[in-house]
Amino acid sequence: MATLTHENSQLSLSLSPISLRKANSKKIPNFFFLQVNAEMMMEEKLVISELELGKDLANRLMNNLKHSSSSSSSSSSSDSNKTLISEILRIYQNAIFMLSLNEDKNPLKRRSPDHKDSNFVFKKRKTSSEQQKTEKVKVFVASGQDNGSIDDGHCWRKYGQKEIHGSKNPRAYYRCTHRFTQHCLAVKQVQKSDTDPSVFQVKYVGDHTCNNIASPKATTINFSVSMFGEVNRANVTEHSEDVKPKKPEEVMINLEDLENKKNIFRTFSFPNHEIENTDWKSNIFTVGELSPATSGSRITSEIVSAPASVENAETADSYFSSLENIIDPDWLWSEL
DNA sequence: CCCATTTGACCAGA
DNA sequence: TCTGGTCAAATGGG
Repeated sequence: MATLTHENSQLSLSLSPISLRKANSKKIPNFFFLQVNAEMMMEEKLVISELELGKDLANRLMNNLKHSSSSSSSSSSSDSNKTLISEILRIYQNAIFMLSLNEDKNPLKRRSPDHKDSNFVFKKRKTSSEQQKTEKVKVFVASGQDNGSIDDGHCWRKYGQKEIHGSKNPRAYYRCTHRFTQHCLAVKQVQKSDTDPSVFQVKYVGDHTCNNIASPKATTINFSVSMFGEVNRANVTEHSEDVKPKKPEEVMINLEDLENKKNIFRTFSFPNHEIENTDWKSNIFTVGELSPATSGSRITSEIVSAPASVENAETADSYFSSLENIIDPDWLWSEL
């Protein structure tokens, strides 16, 4: 278990393996994904603390700039400034996102249906049978690719894609590969955010009943960074015997120890590929406590390595740029 | 040739 | 009638 500390916030990160279905697939994106805990509520205090942190960082940046103007600027101070700028930008991004979620949740503040940001939220009519199913919503921060073929340790088969009214991006429908062989009824829907092309929203409906058990081989290749205390089934590394060779391209981030850290709703980012090698990241991540299956250097290399084939240029800049937040499926899926 | 993806058609709920 | 979810034939890649 790795622990990261940032300012007055602390997140525990557990690292466990996950798989990629296709090692040679050019469609698999490099991405973080942040598991969304459906029960987590957005609170204004979080936004305020987020903004206060941003203010503090801005002050530090100002001090840095004062020093650099009075003395010869070194590359390290330049990197430090870049880091601060990136952190500030990320904080604003998080704050805006939090506010947008709160706005969606508050019926009194509900947007008009044609509000652009409302596209970010899946809208769906719920049927009685669906309401009985398990629904889990995740937000992914993906990079490089735009097809949303996000891997979560399960084998999925795409069975449909639909243009969604009011959304720029289509929604893809996946079902478990073992649907017919093992009668596994798990289904997921993936939709790219309209507002942030690096973000994929993924909805899981139904639990896997297939015999998807993690293979030891997989544990040496992939990992996840857990930031959630509530272990989501889809988040647990599970591999069937037919899991295909994997590529270490994915880092999964969940909140660990949710109850204890409910008030610590911090996301983090690797703001820019050019400055990913700076010290701030190593300050945030204590990678020395990774699970035996993975190594800290492995994690670092995964984080640092940019996708070799970035097909979607618009997502390249946002590579690891943010980790999105918590969504309550009850409001997320409700009609706006 | 096999299998996953694509995509238009169809169906059901609101 | 509109919209979202699923089906299934067509297509393409390995």
